[in-house]
Amino acid sequence: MKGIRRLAQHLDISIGTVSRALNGRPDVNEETRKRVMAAAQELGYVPNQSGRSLRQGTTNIIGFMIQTGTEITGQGDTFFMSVFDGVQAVFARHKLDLVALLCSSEEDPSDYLRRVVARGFADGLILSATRRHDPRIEFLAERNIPFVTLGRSLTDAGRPWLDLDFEGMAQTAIDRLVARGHRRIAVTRPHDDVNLGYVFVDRCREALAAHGLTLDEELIFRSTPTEAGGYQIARDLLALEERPTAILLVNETIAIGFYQALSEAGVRPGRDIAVIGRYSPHAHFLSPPLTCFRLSLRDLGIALAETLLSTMPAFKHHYPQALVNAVWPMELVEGESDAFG
Amino acid sequence: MKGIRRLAQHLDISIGTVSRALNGRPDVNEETRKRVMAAAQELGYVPNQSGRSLRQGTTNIIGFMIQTGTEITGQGDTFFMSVFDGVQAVFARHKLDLVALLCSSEEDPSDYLRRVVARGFADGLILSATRRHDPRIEFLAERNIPFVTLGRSLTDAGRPWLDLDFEGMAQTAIDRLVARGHRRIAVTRPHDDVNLGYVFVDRCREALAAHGLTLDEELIFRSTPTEAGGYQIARDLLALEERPTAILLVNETIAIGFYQALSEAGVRPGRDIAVIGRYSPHAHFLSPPLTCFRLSLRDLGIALAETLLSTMPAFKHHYPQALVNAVWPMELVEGESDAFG
DNA sequence: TCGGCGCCCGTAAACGTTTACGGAACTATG
DNA sequence: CATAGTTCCGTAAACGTTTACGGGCGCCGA
Repeated sequence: MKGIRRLAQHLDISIGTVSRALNGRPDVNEETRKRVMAAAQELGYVPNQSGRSLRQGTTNIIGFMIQTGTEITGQGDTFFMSVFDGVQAVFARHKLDLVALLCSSEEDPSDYLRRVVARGFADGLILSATRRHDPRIEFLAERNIPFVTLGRSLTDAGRPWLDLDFEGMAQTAIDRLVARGHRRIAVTRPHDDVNLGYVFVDRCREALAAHGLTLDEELIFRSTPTEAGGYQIARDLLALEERPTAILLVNETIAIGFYQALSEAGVRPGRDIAVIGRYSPHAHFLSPPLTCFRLSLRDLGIALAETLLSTMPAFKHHYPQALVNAVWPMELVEGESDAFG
Repeated sequence: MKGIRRLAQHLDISIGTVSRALNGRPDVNEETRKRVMAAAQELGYVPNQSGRSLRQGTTNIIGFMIQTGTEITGQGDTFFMSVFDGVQAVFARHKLDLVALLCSSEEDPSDYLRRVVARGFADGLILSATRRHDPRIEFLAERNIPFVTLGRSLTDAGRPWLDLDFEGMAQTAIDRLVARGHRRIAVTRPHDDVNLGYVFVDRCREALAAHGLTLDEELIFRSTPTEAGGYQIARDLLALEERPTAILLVNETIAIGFYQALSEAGVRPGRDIAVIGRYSPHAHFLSPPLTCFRLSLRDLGIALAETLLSTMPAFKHHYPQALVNAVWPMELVEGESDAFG
């Protein structure tokens, strides 16, 4: 005898009552509920997930899908850990569990979703590493599986998404650099599969145009979002006939490699070239400290969770005011890498 | 009509046959199997996870438990991503799915396990951030849930575990430094909750003793495994009356902060002090490049997966020779940070 | 006394699978 | 032709829950 039946037998009451007691139903005597709770504790009873979700059609599990192995987003080393923490802070209030769904680099993300989600694994999804054309969105939408994406795509019209405010970053950074006299400004852009690239570069162009400046095509640097990529960017930049006087690094991870290549060439950020990047835990520990855009990843996680729940009927009423399509602001942290002259 | 029943109705055969066909049972006509497969594909049928695992008592899911928010091990996103990739490479062959079980920093890890695992969520577990005294081990052992831990603890006697070869690292590094003339060598150690700290420092002490040297207590530095922690270590080190001529950094993340504090004081690794650390993607991009111990995280993941499967009856015969208690070797990557004089 | 009502509880169906069992149709063997 | 064996398929039970339904019991007011 196992499970709830064992508990019922032990208490000499019916399994129905046990279930009701455990689930906080009103139609059970307060006295019996106490006894049931105590016995459950004593026997270490935990309801079987499969049985419960088979009956209820719900799992109380939310999946955060991330892709292992690949390097396309260029998020720093603590990025996901921090976001997870924020998401969980919200989910804990609703007895929801967060698990990370790990899609192998060897498997197509859409196939993965089909396998693992269509079989009723999670009640809702958070998608990261959103691609410019992302078939996962359509897949989930037509199946009515609640989801929210971290990152914009071209196919997310009407779907809930959150993203970092890369336009704000572009605008602020460009304005700041131009105000300090820079006229020739370089930018980096991530992989073409990521919509962010277009959004960011376009906004940089606009911001420059507002000052009567143009974005030289040779000043748009692509690379893998890794330390080595940053190194390569600096090498390419230094090799230019006409060097820029400033650069905007859109990824977190590339700053170290970028700094190193400059250092080898005797070029110093903040003196010979202005550098603005993205915050990461080591941004302050570079020489000179990196001027960068920072955001609270935990708060971003909280917002993601609330956005997701606001699309789920069972939780909707708790989050009527949640953001559905929004960019998450970043603040500028002053370092010394963009001092100049 | 939903699920397998719908498929059966559509094909006008019984659900039993459909199930057998999909699961590759021998007692089904090859012709019918083709039809079933085709129809499943066409209708986008995917077996319901709950129904299947309720019946089978197995989920085909392996959980990799990690703790979010907290900073105790100093392992970041890229560490786990790489390990995951290796684990998945093995699991893919057995139609097992890997998910990361995210334990919030606000919840006790043991409580978390009780909640999420005792309810039959996963067939097996990989535990990370193993503590010196880790009640999770006993919990899983007495429930006969297959598991393997990444990291040793005091309570894992007879349990399967894998760990990095910190003894080998200590031995190699100490021997190397002593051979180069160092007599006063500092080491770092992680949080006391992590067994690694004892293992590593003890071995350092032994290795030094073999050369007739002792490990001065004031040369054992503790800190959080973060950039800021590394910074603090360097400050403390520099403030000593009698500075060491070499230091061994046992965590990955602290090197940057350590370098920065040295730099601010005009002390250069490889010239004024020898530094040996752990590999991370930015180790080569420090100035000077860090001499460090590296390992293949993907291979470590593969070994973890094989070790776990070798303890699971259903897969045991595939991995008769798997490591059960083993340390994973690290290789020394020559940088310039331990050149001296 | 009797009907109605509220409180609490037991019964049993249902969720979507897998699989043991049995049987029908066919083949091979003597 | 009888029998045994093989191949394939349908039936139904079982996995562990939740929950709709109905009923027993005590209480209250008429």
